[in-house]
Amino acid sequence: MTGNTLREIFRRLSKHYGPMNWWPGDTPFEIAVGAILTQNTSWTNVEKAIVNLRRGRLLSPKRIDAASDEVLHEVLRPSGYFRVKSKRLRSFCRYVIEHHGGSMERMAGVPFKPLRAALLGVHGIGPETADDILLYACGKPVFVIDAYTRRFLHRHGHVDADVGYASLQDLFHDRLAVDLDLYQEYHALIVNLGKDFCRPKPRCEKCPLGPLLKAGQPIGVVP
DNA sequence: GACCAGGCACATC
DNA sequence: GATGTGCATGGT
Repeated sequence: MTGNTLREIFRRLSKHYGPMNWWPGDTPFEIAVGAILTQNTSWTNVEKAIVNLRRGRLLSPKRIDAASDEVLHEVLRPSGYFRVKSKRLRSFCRYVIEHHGGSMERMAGVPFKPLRAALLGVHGIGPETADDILLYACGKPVFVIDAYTRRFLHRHGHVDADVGYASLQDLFHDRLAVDLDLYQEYHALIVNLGKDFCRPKPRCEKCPLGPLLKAGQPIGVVP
């Protein structure tokens, strides 16, 4: 797959959806919380937990770390996996407190490579969650790979269904300019594409990539 | 009433 | 290194 193909996909999705101005969240910390809570979970459920956190005035690393397990479980219950996510959220908050004085802004000042490595060392933060935080909360230009990215590229014959995270990410990094705004917009567009058209049961008829990209056919090189 | 959702850690082979 | 499993709620 060429860079031209990737840029043409971006143009088509941009034309269809318009500017995304993602991620849904008011502050860098709220964005990071959302990234952890949305693991294998629909965003509608995540929103309810974030509303609970806001109502409980818990939207800061120190507040969450100070909260009891009981409180966190109840607040996070609507987002599912509430025991797992309480632990993961607390681990992230402790990391921000211990290494960055509780400040997301200070954390964002750390250079990309060591920061990504550090985030991957936090319990509950894997490649996708780390990159979500880096891209949308810290303003680092890194391309986020998710289930939708893998699925839509596989459907169009560009990659294997089980392509690894790093190799798929390299594919984008190698073919696109390093551009924070482009990476933020592109991933947001892919999520919308996924939600609307690229579910396990595909709805390719009205897909914005449809005229060129029919199911099972690779996109052509654009003139 | 299945099936699914913007993963990850951990056990086992 | 590859593969399998638990985690939990709410929407379709």
